[in-house]
Amino acid sequence: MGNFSAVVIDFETTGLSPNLGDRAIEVGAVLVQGTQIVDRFQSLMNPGMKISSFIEDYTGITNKMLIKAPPVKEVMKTLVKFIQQHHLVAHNASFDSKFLDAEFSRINHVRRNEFACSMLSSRRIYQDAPNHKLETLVRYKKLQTDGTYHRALADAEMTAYLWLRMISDIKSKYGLKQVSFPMMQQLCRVPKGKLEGFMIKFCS
DNA sequence: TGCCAGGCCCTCTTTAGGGCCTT
Repeated sequence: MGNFSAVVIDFETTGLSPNLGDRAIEVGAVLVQGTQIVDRFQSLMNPGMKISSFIEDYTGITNKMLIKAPPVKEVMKTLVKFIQQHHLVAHNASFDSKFLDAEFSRINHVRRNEFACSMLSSRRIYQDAPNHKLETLVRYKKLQTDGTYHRALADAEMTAYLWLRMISDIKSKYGLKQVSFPMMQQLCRVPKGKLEGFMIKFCS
């Protein structure tokens, strides 16, 4: 009751910067409704270039796997249909949003969906965590995981469970009946020292 | 030409520097 839907998304890529020619090689996305994951999408993508041994080691995705994968553009067309008009969530959203926008621009699609960032939210909600890497937060909050990291669908699922846990923790800590997407989005920008005041504004 | 990520956020700050996060 009072829960919004959102698509939680994660990319594996050839590197850190689409501006320097990096491309997406895998996308994972899950649709969250209420307190559950209700749909999933995952695909490898052939970026038309070789990936480095660093990326092969980091992700477990190999050049051999990508040769057989559909081209990025083809997968992006399917992704557009999956995310529809839903709000978007990612862990360090500035990273995933820039790759999403770069790959969408190659199919002449403009994203209108708003993003929220689970990393920025977690820095405010879980100030006592050892750090705010996804892997650390999954252990810190004992979230559901099969132990796979740095693969798109696994990371998207863990980010979704983190997202749902943050909403649940905010509700119980501040006595809120519901938490909206705009509130979570604004939370990403609240100075840490002003968190209490921000929450009080949303009470009752 | 030759460089090469970039936004957030803290602090020994704002005429800046550096760690955190993502691959």
